[in-house]
Amino acid sequence: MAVTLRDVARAAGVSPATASRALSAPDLVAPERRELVRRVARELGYRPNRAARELITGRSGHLCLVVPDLENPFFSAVAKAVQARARAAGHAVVVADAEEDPLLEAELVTHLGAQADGVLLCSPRMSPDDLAEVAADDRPLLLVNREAAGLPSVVIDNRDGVRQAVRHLHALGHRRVAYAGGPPGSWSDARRREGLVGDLAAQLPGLDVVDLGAHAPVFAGGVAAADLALAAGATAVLAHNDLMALGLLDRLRTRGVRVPDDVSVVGFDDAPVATLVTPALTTVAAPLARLGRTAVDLLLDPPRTDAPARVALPVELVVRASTAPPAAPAT
Amino acid sequence: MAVTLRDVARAAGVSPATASRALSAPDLVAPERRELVRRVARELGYRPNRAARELITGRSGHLCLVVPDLENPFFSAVAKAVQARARAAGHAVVVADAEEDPLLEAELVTHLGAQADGVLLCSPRMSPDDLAEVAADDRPLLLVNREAAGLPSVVIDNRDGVRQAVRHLHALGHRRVAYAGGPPGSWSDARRREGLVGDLAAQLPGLDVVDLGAHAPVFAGGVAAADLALAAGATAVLAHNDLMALGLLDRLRTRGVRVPDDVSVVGFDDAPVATLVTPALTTVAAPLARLGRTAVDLLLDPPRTDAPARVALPVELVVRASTAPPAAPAT
DNA sequence: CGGCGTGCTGAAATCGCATTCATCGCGGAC
DNA sequence: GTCCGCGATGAATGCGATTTCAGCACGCCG
Repeated sequence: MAVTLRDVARAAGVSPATASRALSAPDLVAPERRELVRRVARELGYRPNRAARELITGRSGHLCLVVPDLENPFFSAVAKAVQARARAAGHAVVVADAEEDPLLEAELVTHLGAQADGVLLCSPRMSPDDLAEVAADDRPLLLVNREAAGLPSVVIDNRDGVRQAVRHLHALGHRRVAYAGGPPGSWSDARRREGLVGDLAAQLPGLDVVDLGAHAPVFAGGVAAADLALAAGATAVLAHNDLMALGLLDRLRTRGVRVPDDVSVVGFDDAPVATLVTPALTTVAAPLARLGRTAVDLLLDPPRTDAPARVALPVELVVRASTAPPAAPAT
Repeated sequence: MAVTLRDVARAAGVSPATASRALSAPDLVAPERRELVRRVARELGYRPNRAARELITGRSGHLCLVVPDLENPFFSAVAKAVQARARAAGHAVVVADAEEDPLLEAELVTHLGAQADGVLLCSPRMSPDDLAEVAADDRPLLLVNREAAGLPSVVIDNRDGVRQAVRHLHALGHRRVAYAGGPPGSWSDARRREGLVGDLAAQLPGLDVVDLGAHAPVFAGGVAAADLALAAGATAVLAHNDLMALGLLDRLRTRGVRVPDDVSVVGFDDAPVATLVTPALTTVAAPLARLGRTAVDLLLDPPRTDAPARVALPVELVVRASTAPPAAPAT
């Protein structure tokens, strides 16, 4: 069987209590004894039993990460970073795929989260009410890529992202820019739309933003949006995410429209795939790894303020080959 | 605090022993009492403490999945399926990213795997010796996408995959086909190379297979291989995986070579990205989801044979737009 | 010299649950 | 009528660690 703390204690000629202290509260035990115990433990290959420790301390050493779709490059990037940071902090990560289902999402949080030290809830699809419900558990909960009243969160600066993209297009000479939106109800899509209105139009003379409506945030959604963009006479299209931008690229090519010569396309997220296509995608790069790391840090030791922490990470436009001045520049 | 089994027992007016049995060994307790306990448990929102249960049963309800890179679409697809199947079987999944590092891989297996009910080791980078070492733990271990002596495994039929691809190219009229290999030491790459030699050449008259050597299994590796393929005068290139195929596509386009008109390209894996590019990639589709599901099933209840189980899953060529007859057909 | 704080140590309790063992009541067999 | 067996139940034990609590020796102060 596995070697237990009692074995170590016996081999070292001390009581289990002392052995325990030597390993997890070193300054409570006399130096030479402490070193003896540690050496014996190492030699015996002692490995503390997580379950036993959890039972008494109440901490499992597990974090729970819930994402809508593990296969989506956005979430796998976040998951990778979360996993790495958690490991550095001595935590394992239990990851759960909610399959884009709000109900399953809620169940996963309550079931899996119940016996974890904290829950990272990524882009939750569930309603604010359900969110409040699952957050009622005493387990620490942190929202990633979404904000909600009373809950700590880490997001990216969506508004600034679209602004950077639109400024870039305007600077290139585009005057009629289309936005291919994400799914209805998406929190991040709502934020991005906010960036399109307001003072932006005032700052950019002659700019005309046309809304292409809501689409599934996948390749097919981009395909559908492409036709709308052409019909609207836009010379540039900003997509809700990179997958949609890829769909735009594909459909435009099929219809004989050259990118970027005839129409410019901008994505969002800077998923790895953005560099794998031709033309390489100009896109708003979200700091996905940093998002994951920050989330873990914030969950593991939250700031000691009374209001829940809200962090927004900066984004940065990455200009590649899918944007260029329009064929017939305005002015 | 959380509601414990004692609370349920007290509320139901029975002993903790009976309460325990009513929930986890229902036929040992009288029907009306059993239903009473279960109802009370439900009303109180009782949720068994995993740590306490693990401490006594030795089973944690956790599976451990170790992959080289979570961001690689191959592994995120497997991870998604593993997670889904494990949940259906009442298990949570602890996922660990080994960052392509054999040492870290070994450490993760021993550390994380020690307190899991089993370990799924995906495409392990570590040496056969280290593999045997970590497998020496009594925890069930199952290899995914690699075989090793004495260990159970689930793989895809790599040899048949390249054979299907080559037959396809030969049928189109290609006679000079290049193989852009994966990293040296890759188990799956070795299997794929096996498919290229042997009786295949005998069956396909006039076929000439040229080996482009080893490459990093990423976009850049494909770029490098593209120039080699052109220099070798191949009219078709089979890539070790889809990422490399995308690199080939990109480089060929850059050099003014049209795909599939001038050169055909075939990928491997059928990663989601294969359909997102232009031309859509002809590729050998590996049943990634099935791979993950089978792995979980085999780990959770292994066949009662003495030899460790070895399963090979069939693959299927998916013909898309990146392959066509060569410009100047042989014969 | 007595008393008290201090620094270490060990015995024992505890966490929540599963499980063994003993008990009890009851019906059927002899 | 007695005894055996069986089904149902509760008391008690233990899983492996942490953590109180008490005890012990020692040194210092009064």
